[in-house]
Amino acid sequence: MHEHNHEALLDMVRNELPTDELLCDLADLFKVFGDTTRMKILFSLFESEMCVCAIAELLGMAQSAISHQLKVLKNNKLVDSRREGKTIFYFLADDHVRSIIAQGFDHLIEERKDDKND
Amino acid sequence: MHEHNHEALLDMVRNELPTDELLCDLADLFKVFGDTTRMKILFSLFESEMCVCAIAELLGMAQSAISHQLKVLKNNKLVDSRREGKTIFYFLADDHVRSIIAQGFDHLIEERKDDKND
DNA sequence: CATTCATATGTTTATATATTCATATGATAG
DNA sequence: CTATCATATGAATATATAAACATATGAATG
Repeated sequence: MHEHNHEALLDMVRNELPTDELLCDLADLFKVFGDTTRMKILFSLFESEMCVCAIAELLGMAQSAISHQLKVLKNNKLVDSRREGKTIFYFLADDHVRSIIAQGFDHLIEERKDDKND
Repeated sequence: MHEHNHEALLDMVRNELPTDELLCDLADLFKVFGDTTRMKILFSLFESEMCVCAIAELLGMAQSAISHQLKVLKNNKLVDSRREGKTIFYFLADDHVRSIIAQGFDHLIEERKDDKND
């Protein structure tokens, strides 16, 4: 195995790490953004609130698939919904969604800038 | 199936959506943050650059597992590495990592604030 | 240049999850 | 109160992927 010692460093880092639970919750949140379908739904809702069948039609997917994904988004408080007769409209829950995605976007852009310079 | 019409809305939204490729790349980026092990590695590197076996020891995982995850992080330009003799040190590639995670963190906090008010 | 240490990589397996299909719920209109 | 439209949900399946295991690479040291 490995021989060299780094206990001092490990002790220092260990003290600064958040709890496993928090790290897990954070990862779970980002996991929600880590799916193309959900990303498409979020970008769609940037433009306007929409009913389930409109999103399904927009993405060319089954209503059931969209419903399942909307549930994931709602459980994570990224979207919310309101009923109007038989129709249920979904909309973005808050502006964190935009800023989280914007940060990811920035990273993608810079990543590509770097690629050109290689 | 569904009857009500929303072609006008769909046309509008369709025009504003980024390309499938971009949406997919964005989702793929967030997917990298969507794993507890990788999240732990990133938080560890917030504190200090570290060699592979130090991270493995810190997380109580096999060296191979850490190596595989570091590769994912490096492919996505979230970390970078430098060699020093036999040892390879990994470190955060840039500050986007911090700000992306910080945004996710903020959302978690607010999510919990809301829960208390329910 | 052979050995050892640190890391990387290929393969396999187990688990998570996105989608589909079938069906249930829930609201409205007649 | 029955039929219909919009959505939700449960179960099954197919795919993605994290971790483990075995092994390969690559640098340093004697």
